[in-house]
Amino acid sequence: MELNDKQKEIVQVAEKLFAEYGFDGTSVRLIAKEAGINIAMISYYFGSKEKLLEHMVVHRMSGFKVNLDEIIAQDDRSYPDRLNEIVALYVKRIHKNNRIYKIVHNELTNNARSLTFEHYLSQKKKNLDSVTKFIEAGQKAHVFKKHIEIPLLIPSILGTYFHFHYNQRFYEESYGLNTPESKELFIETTLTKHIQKMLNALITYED
Amino acid sequence: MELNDKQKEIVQVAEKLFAEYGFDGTSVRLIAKEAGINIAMISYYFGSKEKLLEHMVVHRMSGFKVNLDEIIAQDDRSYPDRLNEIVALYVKRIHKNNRIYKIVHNELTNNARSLTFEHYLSQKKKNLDSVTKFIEAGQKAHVFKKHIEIPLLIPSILGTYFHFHYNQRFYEESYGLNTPESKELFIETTLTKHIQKMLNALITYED
DNA sequence: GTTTAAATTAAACAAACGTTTAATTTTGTG
DNA sequence: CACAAAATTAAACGTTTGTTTAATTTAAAC
Repeated sequence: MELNDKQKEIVQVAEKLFAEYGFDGTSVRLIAKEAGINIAMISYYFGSKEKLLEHMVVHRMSGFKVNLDEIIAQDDRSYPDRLNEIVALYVKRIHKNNRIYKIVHNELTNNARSLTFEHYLSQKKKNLDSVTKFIEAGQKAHVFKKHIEIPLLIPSILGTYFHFHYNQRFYEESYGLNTPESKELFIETTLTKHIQKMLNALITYED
Repeated sequence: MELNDKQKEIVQVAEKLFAEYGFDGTSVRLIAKEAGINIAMISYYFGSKEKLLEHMVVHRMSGFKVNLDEIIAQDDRSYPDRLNEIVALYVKRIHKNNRIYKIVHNELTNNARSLTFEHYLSQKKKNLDSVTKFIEAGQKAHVFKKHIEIPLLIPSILGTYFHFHYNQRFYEESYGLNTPESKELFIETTLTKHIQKMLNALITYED
């Protein structure tokens, strides 16, 4: 299903509102108003409010292939070096798309609607496979240590970001992140470096 | 405001439903049905659905003081040893209360309602202060390294858990966690150990 | 310029929502 | 038992919800 400009505008507005007010907290009238269209257009184009959500999730997830393999393939670079870039890429990616991620997190744990998350889950599986291969290669090269819980590495990367994100009221005050710019900078530098350091320590450190 | 047994039942049922369906996705009729009471009782006891939420958040947060100081004070134990217990305590605590945490995460980032989170935020501040003192003491004792982003330690602990929790569909399949028991065991052992190892590595490892 | 299809609109729809009402039942007190 | 307060109920309230209708406007094709 290809979208014209007006349809794209609706999806974009809806994503913003679903993230800010929740799916059930967002009325089609508000979506229509913000998108500058008539209420009936949502049903006309997408069938229903719920199908709009489904369409949004499926299509936004299709673009979620993090290009890990490109980084991993650069075997002239050290393993820690490549790991750092993978972390930076992940953080950048989820930060840029944090609204759709929030919606997905909500829908994944929502009993009311049963959307299909095949795209999301299979993409997650592929990314995990890539990471696993990379870590195992690093282990064979005796750069990374054994006994690493590889499937939990990504939760530690993304989880750190999201806990910061969901509790931003707290951390904005703690760190004095008063402007959007200072917050962006913090995520790009301090937060990213913290995660990089943590993962490097974990898979390099022998206990 | 002290609650009688029936009021407690309402709050308990509502917490479960708000976590599963979201606040806006949960009708007062469903709460009443599940709690085995008449719809009117919710307004009668709490004033409104939103005030029920507010009451829930405030009162559940009051019990959120993680007893870090007791652990920290045991200076006959090594720093890494105490750190491990702090991590285990945090994981156990948030796992036990993951429903109210989910609600809080949602409300903290919800534009529609403006609840007060003073209790939650001040408790978080206190916990951060305790952790900070502990880490700094460990640094003075030359057990922990310098240049640790202390306020981001808790996001890494809780975030790892919550990303696992929000994506449990994915990780249940990955790890074959088919029964509730195996999932409980996984969180208590594998997940907790992963976070412990990660934090230990981070604050012990010199890069 | 005419015809056909697509897009857009205002209005109406039934259903569900949170809350309130007024009547009734239960409980506690003297 | 008599009385007052609290608890509980079914019903109704006015809004808001997502969706559909039918009429109208716009765009495209020939």
